[in-house]
Order: sequence, then structure tokens, then C-alpha cells
Amino acid sequence: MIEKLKLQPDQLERAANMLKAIAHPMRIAIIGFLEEGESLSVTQIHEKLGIEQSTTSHHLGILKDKGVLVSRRDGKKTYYSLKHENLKNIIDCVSMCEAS
Amino acid sequence: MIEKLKLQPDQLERAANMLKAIAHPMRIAIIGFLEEGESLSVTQIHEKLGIEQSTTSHHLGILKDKGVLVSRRDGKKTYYSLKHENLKNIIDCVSMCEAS
DNA sequence: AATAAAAATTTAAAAATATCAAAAGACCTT
DNA sequence: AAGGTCTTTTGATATTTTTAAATTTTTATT
Repeated sequence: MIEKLKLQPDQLERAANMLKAIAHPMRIAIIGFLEEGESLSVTQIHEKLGIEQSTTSHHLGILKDKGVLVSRRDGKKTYYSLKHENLKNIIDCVSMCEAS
Repeated sequence: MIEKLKLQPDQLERAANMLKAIAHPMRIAIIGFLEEGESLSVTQIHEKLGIEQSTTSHHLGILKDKGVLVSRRDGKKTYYSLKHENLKNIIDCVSMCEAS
């Protein structure tokens, strides 16, 4: 039995910020690319999305800043991956709901 | 074994729109109020949130328009409720993730 | 040190959102 | 049909977000 917890104003704010980070077509696509612990470089994502490198980096920065992704630098490249696997469930859940 | 489906551009767009609708502190709070098929009137929600009635109506309109809520008019009042129960999971999921 | 590759930042302009206050609509009761 | 209550819409303003281009930073290689 899980006790229903009322969210505090600052929790609402943070939850909204994380969702806002995800709520963008390109950023949803990015999350879709990052399967099971897989990580991709900025250039790889930029090419998959077909948008400017700087725009891609900007989107990745937002996702990282809001706790959706983590990054790891390896030489010249920066690899991004999901911080929480279950965030993919959000996409699936929304896809499911919007279909009906 | 579930086949991984790539989201089409228009699906990405709709998913983003639904998430964008949810991604606002007040609107997350609204979803939090609407337990298990429960429905609340605009005035009730407006009083719980402590924001302008017209602003409340505006937020509810966005949530309805994007398929998060449904409404039912009963006399002078309009009652709003969740369209999909599992949308609450999104909030729980995000709350969980942001905590770590 | 100079070059090259990859990523991040800055800048500027356009587009989208949020908010309150006021006006308009819808619905009941008398 | 008049008045009152509840809701939606509209108008105006302020803020935020998105995007591409240009610049800068970081790292490796020559």
C-alpha cells in the first residue's frame, strides 16, 4: 500500500522542468535513439536527426541539465546516454495514450 | 518480445504536445488532484490551486485539448477528469527520477 | 606551435507560452 | 426575461523557447 504523497511546490517545479526537457519532438527522438545503456556522440545524433550541430548540442545540454541524460567525454567526442532507463517508459506511455 | 517501433515525425509531434501539456507545475498539480476517476469542477480546482479562475480554465483547456483530460458538463459546472489513469504514472516516474 | 575535428557557447530574431483582467457565453432559478 | 453563478474566451503584456549562424573551447595529431 503506497501512501499518496502531495507534491510540494518546488517538487512540482522540478518535475515540470524535467518533463519540459523531454517535451520536444527532437528531444523525444534523441531519447528514442538511446537504447539500453547505449551512448551516442553529438555528431552521431546530429546526423541522425538531420539538424544543425549547434542545435543538437543545445538540446543535449537541456536534457543533461534537467537530469535526463548523462555525458561522458572520450577524447574529442562527448557521448550521451540515458540517466534513468525507465524514462523511456514515459515515451511509451504517452505514445500509448495519444493513440486512443 | 516487443518489437521496437521507431516513432514517425508526426507521432513525435503529438507525443511532444501531450508532454508539453503536462509539463507545467500547475497542470501537474491538477493531475495530482484527479485521483482514480474522480472529477472536479473548474472552481474547485481554481480554489485548490490558488490561481485565477480564468487561468485555471485555460490550463484545463490545454490538458483537454491535448488528450490528457476529459470534461463533462453538469448544469453550470464543468467537471474534469483524467482520460487515461496511467498518465499519473508519468508524474510518479518523473518524481522518482528527479529524486536521484 | 599549427592544424583539424568535435563540441559548446554566444548572439539575435522569431515563435510560442503564461498570466491577469475584462468581456462574453451558458445555464439555472425565480 | 432578469439576475446570479460558473465557465470560456479575448486582449494585452511579459516571459520563455527555439533555431541557425558564427564564434569559441577542448582535445588530439602532425
